Amino acid sequence: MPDAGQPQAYDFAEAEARWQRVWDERGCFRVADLPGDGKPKYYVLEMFPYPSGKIHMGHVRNYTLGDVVARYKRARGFSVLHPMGWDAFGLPAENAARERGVHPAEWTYANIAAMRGELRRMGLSLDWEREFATCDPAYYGQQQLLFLALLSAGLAYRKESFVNWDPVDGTVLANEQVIDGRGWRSGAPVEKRRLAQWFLRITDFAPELLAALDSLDRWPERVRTMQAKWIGRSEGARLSFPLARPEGSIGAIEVYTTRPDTLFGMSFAALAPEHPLAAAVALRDPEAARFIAECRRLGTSEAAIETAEKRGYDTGLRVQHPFLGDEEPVWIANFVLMEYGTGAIFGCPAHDQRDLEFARKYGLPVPPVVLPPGERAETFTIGDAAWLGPGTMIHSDFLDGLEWEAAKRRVIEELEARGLGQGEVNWRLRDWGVSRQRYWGCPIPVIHCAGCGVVPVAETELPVRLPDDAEFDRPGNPLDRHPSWKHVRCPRCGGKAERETDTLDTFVDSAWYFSRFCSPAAVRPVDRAAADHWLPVDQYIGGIEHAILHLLYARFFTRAMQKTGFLSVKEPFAGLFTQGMVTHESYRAADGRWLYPEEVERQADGSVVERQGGMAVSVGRIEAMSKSRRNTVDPGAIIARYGADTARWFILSDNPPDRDMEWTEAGVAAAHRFLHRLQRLAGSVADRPVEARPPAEVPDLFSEPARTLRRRTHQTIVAVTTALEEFAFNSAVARLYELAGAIAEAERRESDAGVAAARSEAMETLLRLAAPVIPHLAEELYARLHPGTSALVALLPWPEPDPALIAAETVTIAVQVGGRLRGTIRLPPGAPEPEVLAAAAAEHNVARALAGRRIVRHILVPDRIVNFVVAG
RNA sequence: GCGAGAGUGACGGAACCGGUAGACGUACGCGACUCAAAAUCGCGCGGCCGCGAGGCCAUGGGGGUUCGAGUCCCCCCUCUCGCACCA
Repeated sequence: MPDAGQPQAYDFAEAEARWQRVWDERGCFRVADLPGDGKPKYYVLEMFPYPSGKIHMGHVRNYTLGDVVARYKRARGFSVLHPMGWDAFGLPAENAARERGVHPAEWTYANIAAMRGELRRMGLSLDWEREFATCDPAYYGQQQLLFLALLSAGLAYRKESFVNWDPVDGTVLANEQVIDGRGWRSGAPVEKRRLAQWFLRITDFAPELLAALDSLDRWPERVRTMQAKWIGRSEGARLSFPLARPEGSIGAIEVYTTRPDTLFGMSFAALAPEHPLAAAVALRDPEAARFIAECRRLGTSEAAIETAEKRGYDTGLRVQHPFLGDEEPVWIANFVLMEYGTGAIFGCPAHDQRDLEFARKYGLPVPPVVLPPGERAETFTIGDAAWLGPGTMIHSDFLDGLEWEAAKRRVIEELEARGLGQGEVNWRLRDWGVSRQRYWGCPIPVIHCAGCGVVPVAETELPVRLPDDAEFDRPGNPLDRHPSWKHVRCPRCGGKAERETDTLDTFVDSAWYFSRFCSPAAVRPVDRAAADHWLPVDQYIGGIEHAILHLLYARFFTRAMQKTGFLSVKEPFAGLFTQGMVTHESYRAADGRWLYPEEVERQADGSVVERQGGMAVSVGRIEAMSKSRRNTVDPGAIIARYGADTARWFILSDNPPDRDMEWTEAGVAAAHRFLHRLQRLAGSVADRPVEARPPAEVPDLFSEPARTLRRRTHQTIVAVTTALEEFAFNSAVARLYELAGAIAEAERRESDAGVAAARSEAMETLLRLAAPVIPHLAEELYARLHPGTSALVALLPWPEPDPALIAAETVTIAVQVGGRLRGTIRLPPGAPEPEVLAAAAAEHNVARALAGRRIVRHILVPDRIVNFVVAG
């Protein structure tokens, strides 16, 4: 144990619990819905956790980051809202019910109780009085009210779309439950099945969701880029290809393309397997039907469809080229998506990589029509790579000689003039399907009546509660087969009717919880005044994996709530920070078993063996902690062994928070050692009381070591403040290590009264700067420095730097000759140019490098660098 | 497959706006303390050459711009995240 030999080491378990109690009793972190304290507001929020039962290191990282921000902003004089709750609906609870016979509610609330305890032991400065879980009827009832508001605003509607269907279990599968095209439990090949489902009209907001990204200047650039690409505005053309012979009632294929300029390079047309024309062909062509059935087995995941081998089926149909009248074959292709554009494309293999691979596979022609700069039309051919860049049009009739961009405009004009098509803006974003055929989610509050159609449940009847007595003994939706729950009277005609048995996607739950936190007890979804006060969230923190879906849905839902009169803001998150994953080495025994880190031991020679039995263990790669690889470290065990402050310090100290971090035993031990060092330092400072505060206005009265320490103290305030503002927490930690080293060094050099005063100032400053990271130890040591005080570091203002103490007495200037470093000189800051040049040229190694050479010119960056450019 | 990022000593990383690459921490080595070990404290620590002064090489690889490139531009490699029903 690292704390062996530390007899009077403080008992962190006792002390951490004690300070947590003090903060709690004094209500340090509670705020009112409408504070009225005149302070500026600051809303810090970390993505709320799914209650799996135990916190993991990702949570520790996420909530430590948020807590540092919350404590720092409080010290800067803000009234800080920092709430916590539970994203409590979802699949795992239902799986637990099926596997272990525990009711999802019982399982979920037990998990919440366990995780709440773990989070409390982390010492987070949360307002726990705002806690709720999305599975509380009080929460999901309000969500049902929001759904009804969207419904009456025309933002919710029903349409048919595809789900993954397990034909053996008779159940709908999530994408993650489809493994290699088969159901995870039954092993049966999945099928796409068409189902009527609820959708939210996110596409109505596509233009503004895209445009407003520019205003989110405190979001990571890459998240904004990803969202912009996801929304995917494209300009192109919609055009119609007449069929040479109509197929039943279908006489033409509608196609959307972003490359109308390549129309003369067409060598085929391709349909999505779900396209109506494909279905029509399948009716008379068993081969086509078989091909379509095979495509259905790919499931609904776009990644699965796009990574699958590109395959097609030639329907034998022909379409006419709109300008040339040539006939081109119509294929059904597994990579054409029904959800994007019109579900049909024209293939131009020379200028689209996917089309090229398809054409090569099936021996279709590849005529180039865009000539890259520097190529000659007579010799240019396409090899393995399609040409996607700019160029001049060739082999393209009336487009010949035009640049590609001009050709796009020209061909659209021509299509419009001849009534064959038109220019069109298209969006990649699709409407948000929110229906889930599952029990553990928010019931959709509508009733289906044979006579009246879809009838909303009256607001006074909300919440529509989940029945407690559902059965989980077989697959499928327990709500749908519940004996009585869905059978109701139609609110409109009083006749027999059925409740909607689908529940809402859990992304809906997390699309507005941050608004609910402003007034968690309100009888409406939000109290308008409280929401107006606190929103938007000033700093939102969570994993990069949510960069697109959750964040985009929350942005949309906030706009939808604004439009339906619940909120004033349109953008929910003014600032966003995305953290990296927590990783660890993985260990595998000779027989292939994965081993937990606590099951292995590192030998003196660096090899790793199993604790039980001493068998050799192979050390695998460092990767994201996961249960299947068993490379997890339990935060609960770490906190019990080292304390919350150690865990918090280490998780911030090692690397920048937006990158992946590796959890190592050595790193935790080092963090723990440093906290012991702080105690020894504080003890030695406390043992030597200071008569008076150091008079800042007369720094000359201090000895040089005292002046140096004071300068470093005040430089540290500036550096740590800047680092915290920039989320460079690892750099803040490095500056605190340095200040601790400087305190120890000052005493070694000189122990006069000035140094004692400077040390006292430095130590207290260090504690207050470190307090957001290690709040318990900061309180403990602050109390030791100020015996009898009732002040809490948690409530103290942030230290103020004194600019007069910061200025350096000398600067080091690098001297280069011909761009290579040859020496350094030390001068007072702001020395005049001739003096700097003279000193630089006189430096012995510089003088040697200059000998026999002519100085052509020099470059001088004040107080930083001199570069003599030489000839010869 | 498509979209978005990342890559710096043995390891995690630092480096404001293009201006001394390697702060701080870990590991390692040496020393002090100790009967001894641990803990603690001090010193050293990118590679190669050199007795030394010092020199050369070096920020995933290759090219370029510049007085000067980890930082800017082009090409390539590897890893990570997302792909709409995991949360």
